[in-house]
Amino acid sequence: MADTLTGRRRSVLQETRCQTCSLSSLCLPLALEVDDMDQFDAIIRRRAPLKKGEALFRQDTPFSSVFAVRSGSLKQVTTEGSGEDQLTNFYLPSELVGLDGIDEQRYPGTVVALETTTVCEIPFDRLDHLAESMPELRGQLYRSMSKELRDDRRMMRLLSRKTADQRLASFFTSLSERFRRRGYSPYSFRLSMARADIGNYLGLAVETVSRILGRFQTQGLVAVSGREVNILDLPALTRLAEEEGAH
Amino acid sequence: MADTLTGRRRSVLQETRCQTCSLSSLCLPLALEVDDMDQFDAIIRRRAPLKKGEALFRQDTPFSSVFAVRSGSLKQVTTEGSGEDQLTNFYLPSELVGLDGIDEQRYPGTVVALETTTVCEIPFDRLDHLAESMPELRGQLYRSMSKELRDDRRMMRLLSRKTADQRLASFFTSLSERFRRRGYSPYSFRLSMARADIGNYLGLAVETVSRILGRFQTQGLVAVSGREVNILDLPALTRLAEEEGAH
DNA sequence: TTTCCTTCTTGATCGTGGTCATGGCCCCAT
DNA sequence: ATGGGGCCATGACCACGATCAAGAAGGAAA
Repeated sequence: MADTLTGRRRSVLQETRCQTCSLSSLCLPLALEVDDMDQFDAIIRRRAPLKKGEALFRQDTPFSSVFAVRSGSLKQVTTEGSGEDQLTNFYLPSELVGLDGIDEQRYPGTVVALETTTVCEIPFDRLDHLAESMPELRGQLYRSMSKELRDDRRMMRLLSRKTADQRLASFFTSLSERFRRRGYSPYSFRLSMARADIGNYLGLAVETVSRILGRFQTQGLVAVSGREVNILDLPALTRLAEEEGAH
Repeated sequence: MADTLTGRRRSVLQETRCQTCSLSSLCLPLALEVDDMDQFDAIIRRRAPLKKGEALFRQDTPFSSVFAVRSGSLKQVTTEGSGEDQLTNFYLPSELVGLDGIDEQRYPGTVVALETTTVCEIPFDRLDHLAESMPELRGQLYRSMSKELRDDRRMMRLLSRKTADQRLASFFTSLSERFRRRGYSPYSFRLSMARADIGNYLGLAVETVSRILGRFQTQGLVAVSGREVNILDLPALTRLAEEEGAH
């Protein structure tokens, strides 16, 4: 009894329930009724915040859970054979991490916090069990995976058809849009990742990222100071990002 | 009654039941018991074969079904804004087409047959309904999507880190492996796609594809004649495909 | 503070692969 | 058989972005 009370008090203090979470309109349980959300809530495991640089999980370790980002941000990095790392994704609050591990029951990449980050752990077998009786949850799970597929295709287009300038422009407009949807300013934000991460993600050398950032600055598209970004001309940036091909 | 008989006779003649399908060990219902497979079978819609160049569905049309390839092959092409097309995938028998349309309820690309091709249409709402009571089917659906996510990540790595030679080598080894899994020769096969398709898919100009194919030939890695391919040194090709970076 | 190390910027040079241009080939229709 | 058109191969040239190199700025710990 004492335990239960302590448990409840702690969870309220940490605002760890889905119903009070500010991300609930974007996150997995978005379509659930109150009762269902309570059930969903009950399978979530809270975790101590990850410090910058800490790994949420490592490549090739057994898959057991997916994770919803609650605050902070992460990057997913895959190492293959003798080759160097490939950064395949950045994750922001409300996004689901680990879905690509279901198939082989191992995580295909290491996921690392870019800053202090908290996540909700969702054991996959229990999630699937709930999904059996909650069509809305099932639908939301399909949609999350489907959306990630679409985003991947967009990334392939970027990598195979866009110039370096267009890649950077796409990167900024995409980030801007993601911040907007989460209620933050779409014009002013702080990058949690290093230039090297951006380059790796976009298929560019760090030097190229630096150079183009400089050029964007002189063109009055953005104002960058370290990791602080101000988008000055979003329409122009969007145009640049969307016009494809070499010229 | 007459209708039922006719229906049953037709389906037997066309070998259109999952239980008699040679792909059943690779396809969606792979984990199902006999009874479940019959239920699954009942929601499948058979389709007249697509002729070369015909579209299975077009970009931005409403999503309603996913499709399992029964024979032949297809390509998925996305057109965006003013830009040119981007070929995002080739589909071979047993593979599932259309999963990236769930999220927005519209197909994000046009899918076109590369040769005479037959598919099984699986209405998604009925599939989901079945999945509710068949955990194995649900699992297989997750796995299909998860696998596609992993393949996409591999493609991103190819596009952002590999040289033209390594891309072509990867393309051949991947095709070879896919044929092998389907019971065909991994060494000798016919490409159903044009050079231009390969180039578009791999992020290379057609001319580059031609040139490198020529080089592979003189290096004794493959023998290519038109669309007929003979892989002569698979180990070397695999090594080339896997060693990443510029050198 | 000072130090040390990581991160970022800027410059110079070079190479891969894109672009443009031409010609051959294969397949199909008439 | 004879064009015609898509598909493919090869050559010449050039540009984008990688690589190499050096130095400046930022940030954490003593």
